Amino acid sequence: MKAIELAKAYDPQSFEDAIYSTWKKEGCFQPSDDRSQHPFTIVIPPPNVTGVLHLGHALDNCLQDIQIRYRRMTKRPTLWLPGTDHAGIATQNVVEKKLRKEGKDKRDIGRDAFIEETWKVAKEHKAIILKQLAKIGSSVDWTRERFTLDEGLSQAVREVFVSLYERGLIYKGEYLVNWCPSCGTAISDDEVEHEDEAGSMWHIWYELAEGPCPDCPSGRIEIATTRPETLLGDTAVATHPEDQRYKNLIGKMLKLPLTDRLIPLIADFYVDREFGTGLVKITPAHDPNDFEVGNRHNLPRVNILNPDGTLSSNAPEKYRGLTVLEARKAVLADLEAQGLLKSEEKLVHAVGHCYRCHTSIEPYLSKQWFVRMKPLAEKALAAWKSGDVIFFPRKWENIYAHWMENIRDWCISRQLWWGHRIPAFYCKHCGAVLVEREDPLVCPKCGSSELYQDDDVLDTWFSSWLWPFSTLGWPKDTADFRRFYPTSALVTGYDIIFFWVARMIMAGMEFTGQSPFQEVFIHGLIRDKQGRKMSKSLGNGIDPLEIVKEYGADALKFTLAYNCTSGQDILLDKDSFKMGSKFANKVWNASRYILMNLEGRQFLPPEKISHNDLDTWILHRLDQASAQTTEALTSWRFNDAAQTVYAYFWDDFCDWYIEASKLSTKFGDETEKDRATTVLLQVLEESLRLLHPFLPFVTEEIYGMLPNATGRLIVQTWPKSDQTRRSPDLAEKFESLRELVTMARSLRSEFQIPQEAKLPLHIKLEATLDAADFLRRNAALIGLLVGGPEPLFLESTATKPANSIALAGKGFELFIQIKELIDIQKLLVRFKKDIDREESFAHKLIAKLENKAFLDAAPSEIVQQERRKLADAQNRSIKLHRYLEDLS
RNA sequence: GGGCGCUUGGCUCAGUUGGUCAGAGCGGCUGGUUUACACCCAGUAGGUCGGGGGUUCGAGCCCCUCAGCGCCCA
Repeated sequence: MKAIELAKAYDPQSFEDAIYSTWKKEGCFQPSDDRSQHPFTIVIPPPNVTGVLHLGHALDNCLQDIQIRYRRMTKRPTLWLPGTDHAGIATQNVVEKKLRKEGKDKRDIGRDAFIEETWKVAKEHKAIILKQLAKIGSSVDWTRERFTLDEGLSQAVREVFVSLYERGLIYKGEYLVNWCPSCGTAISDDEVEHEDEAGSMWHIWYELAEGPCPDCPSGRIEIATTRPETLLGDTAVATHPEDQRYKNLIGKMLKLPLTDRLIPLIADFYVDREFGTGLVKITPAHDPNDFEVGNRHNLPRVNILNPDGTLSSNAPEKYRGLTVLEARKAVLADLEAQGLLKSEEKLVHAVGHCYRCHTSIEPYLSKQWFVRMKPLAEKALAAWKSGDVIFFPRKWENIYAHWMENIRDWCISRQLWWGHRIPAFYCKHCGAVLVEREDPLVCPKCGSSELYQDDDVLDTWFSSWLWPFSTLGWPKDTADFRRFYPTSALVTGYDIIFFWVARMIMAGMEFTGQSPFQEVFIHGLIRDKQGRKMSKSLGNGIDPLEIVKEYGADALKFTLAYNCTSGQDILLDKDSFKMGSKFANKVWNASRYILMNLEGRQFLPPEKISHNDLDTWILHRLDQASAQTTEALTSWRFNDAAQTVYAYFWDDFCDWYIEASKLSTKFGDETEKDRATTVLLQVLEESLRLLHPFLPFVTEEIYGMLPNATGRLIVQTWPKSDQTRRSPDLAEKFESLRELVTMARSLRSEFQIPQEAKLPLHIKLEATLDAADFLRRNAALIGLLVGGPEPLFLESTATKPANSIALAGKGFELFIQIKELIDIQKLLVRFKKDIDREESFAHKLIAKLENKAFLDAAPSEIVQQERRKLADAQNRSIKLHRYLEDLS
C-alpha cells in the first residue's frame, strides 16, 4: 500500500459542502426500497418560512439527524421529511413592514397583490432557511420537501375544516378572544404569554343613583380594579349573594362614573367576598370572567375598543381615539378631579402578551371561528393512555395529560390575509353559511349566486397539526402515506407541546385513527451561559452558521448532542463548540496517523490475522461502546451516546490502542507490521461507522480515503454488538496493565524524572494475580508505554532489588531502580499519606464487616466485594509500611 | 393560587431501577517540540453531592421539612 496523506490540519470547510452535495446527488437521503423492513420516519418540525435558523433549530435538527443516520445504518428504510410552515402572523408582519417602508399599507395594494407580494417574500426566505438546514448537515429527503401552503396540504386543511364543521366540531360565534392590537388579529389562548408586571389596584367610588339611604348612608360604594379605563364599558357591579354588607343594595342602580349611564348592582356567586371590598365591576366585553357573569345576567356588552386598541365610539367622546394607556391616565385624572378616586395601591400582576410581538393582549369581543376541543382531546388522551404514543422523558406526559384534561376551545380564525382562507361562504340574500369541499357557486337555500367568502384565514397551527399526514399525501390515499404513516418519532422542544405536539396527536387520532408518531422526544431549550433565552434584543444569540463557519457542522452537531441531557435546558456560549471541534480534530489526526504509515504495508487476508491481547481488548471495548451507544440512542439519551463514543475513541482507541500498537508498527517485523496495520485499519473503519451519526462529515471524508472501505459511509452498516467479541476477563487483565503503567508514569511525573531517563522495572507478581501471565506476555508493551526497557518479573517470594523504590499495585509490586533520581523525603511524605488513606478506608470496611446487620441483610456478593476491598487495602497498607521502613 | 423542575469540585453539567458513581468538559497547576494531533501528550490538585430530619445493613440516588432559583398553568 501507499501512504495516504491527509491534510495536516483538520479543516471542515474544505470538504463539508462537497460531501453534502455528493450525498444528495447520490440519493443517500432517500428511503431505500427494502420492503421487508418497517421504515423509520420523522417529519421535521417545520421552521417558519420567514425565520432564520437559530441555535434551537440547530439542536432540534442535529438530534433528528443523529437518529436518522443511525437508523439508516441499521438498514431500515429511513425517511426524514423536510419543510417549512407559512407562519401567518410573522410573515405578514414582515411584508407589512416592508410596505410601510415604502409608505404603503396592505389596503393600498389590495388583498390579491398583497398575497402575491407575500409569496415572493416567502419564497426568498424559504430558499435561505432550507439552505441553512443543508449547511448544518441535515440528511433530509429533499425530494419530499413540503410547505404548509402547498396545494396538497391546503387540500388537507380544507378537508379537515369541512369535516369538523360537518361533525359539529367547528363553530362560529361572538366571544371574548385574545386580541393583539399590534398584529390586528385574534390569537388563541396558548399564544398568550403571561408575565408579571408592576401595576396598581385603584379603588374607585361608584355613587348610588338614589343617593344616601339607610343601607348605605354614604351613598357610594367602593370597587377595586387594575384597569380603570374599562369602567367605561361596565354594565354592572356585582356582589356575592350572601354578602351581608351589600345584600340590601342588590338591584339598586349605580351612577357609572364619567358617563351618563346607570348600571345595576347584581348578585353572583362568582364574586369572592374575601377579595378587596367584595364588590366587582362587571365589564362583559373586556374580561373573560365578566363575560360569563354578563351571560348569566343578560347584561349588555359594551365594547369600548377599536381593533387597533384605541377607544371606540362606544366610549364617551373625550376618550375616543386614545390608546388604552392614554385612556387610563385620562380616566384616573378625571376620577380624581371628581373626587371619585379613593386610593391607589401598587401591586404586581400577570399581564398577557402576544407571543409573536409581545404587545399587551386585550380581551376583545368579536365573531370568530372555534374548534370544539373536548371530543378531540378525549381521543388523544386515550392514545396516550393506551401507550400508542410515548414521551421521552416521561415527565412530559403529565403536562400533556393536564392540558388535554383542561382543554378549552381553540380560536382558529385570524384577521390576516396570508394563510388558508376560511372555506366558509355567506349568501348575501338569505344569509346562509356554506362550508363545503368545493367553493359553492349558488346558494342551495335561495339559489342566489351572490356569495362571498369569509375574509379571515386560519391559524397557522391549523395546518401544522396535520403535518405528519398532510405531508405524506393525506387526504389522498398515497403510496407514501400508506408506507410511512404513522411516523416513528417526533423531536421537538417543550415550548411547543401545546401548540403543536398535542394538537397533532388530536388530529391524527381524529382523521387517521392513529397517533401520528409512536415516540415523542422532548428536548430543552438553548440558553446563554447566564441561563437567559437567546434573543435578538439581548444580543446573546449564537448563529449556528457562524459556528459551522468557525468550527464545522460536525463540531456543532457533536457539541449539541453531548450537551443534550434529558429535559434540561442547555446553556452554551460560542466557546462551548470548541469541544466538538477538538473531538473532530482528534478523529482527523488519529486517522491521519494511521493512513500516513501505510507505505509498503500490505493487507493480510482474514485467515492470516490473529489478534493479540491488545486487539482483543480494543475489540472488546469497541463492542461495548457500540452496544452502549445503540442503547442510548434508542432511549433518546443523546448525551450518553455522545459521551460513549467520545470516551471510546479518545481514551481507549487513541490514548491506549494506537499508542500501544506502535510496538508492532514501529518495532515489529514486516509481517507483524502488516498484521497490526490491517487490524488498525479494521478498527478504524468500524470506529468511523460508530462515530458517523455524530460527526457525519469528517467520518465520511476519512472513510473515502480508507484502503479497506468502499462506497459511502452514510449507507454502511451500523456496528452491531456481537457478544463473541467480548472478552471481559482479558479486559480486566488489561486494567492491571493500565494501572501499572499509570503508576510508573505518575512517579516519573511527580518526581520530575526526565523523559530521557529510562525506567528499569521489576514487577513482582503476587500469587493471587490473575493477570500475571498477561503481564509477562506483554512485557515489551509495558516497557514501551512506561518508557523503559522490557521489565523483569519477580516471583512472589522475591525481595526488593537494591537501589529501587517500590510502588504497591493491586496484586503486584513495582520496583524501579532509580533511587538516585528520587527525593526520598518527598517519597516518605507520599507513602505516609497513602498509608493514612488506606488505613482509614480499611477501618471503615472493618466496621462495616463487623456489623451483623450488614452481614445479615446485604447480598452475599456485596459482602464478598467489601471483603475484597478490605483485603486489597490491607495488602497495600502492609506493603507501604515495608517501603517506609526500607527508606528510613 | 395549582403543578413541575433545579440546587454535585472555580465554571457548565452527567450520575437508568439505593451497594467501586463521586464523574465529564472547560478552567487551574506540574512536566513534555521521540515525524498523528499544542484543537496535543503525560501527570495532578479540587466536592462531607443546598440545610435539617427520617427510612435502610447501606442514600446525590427513596420519604418529610426548610431555604434559594427557574418554568408551566390559573
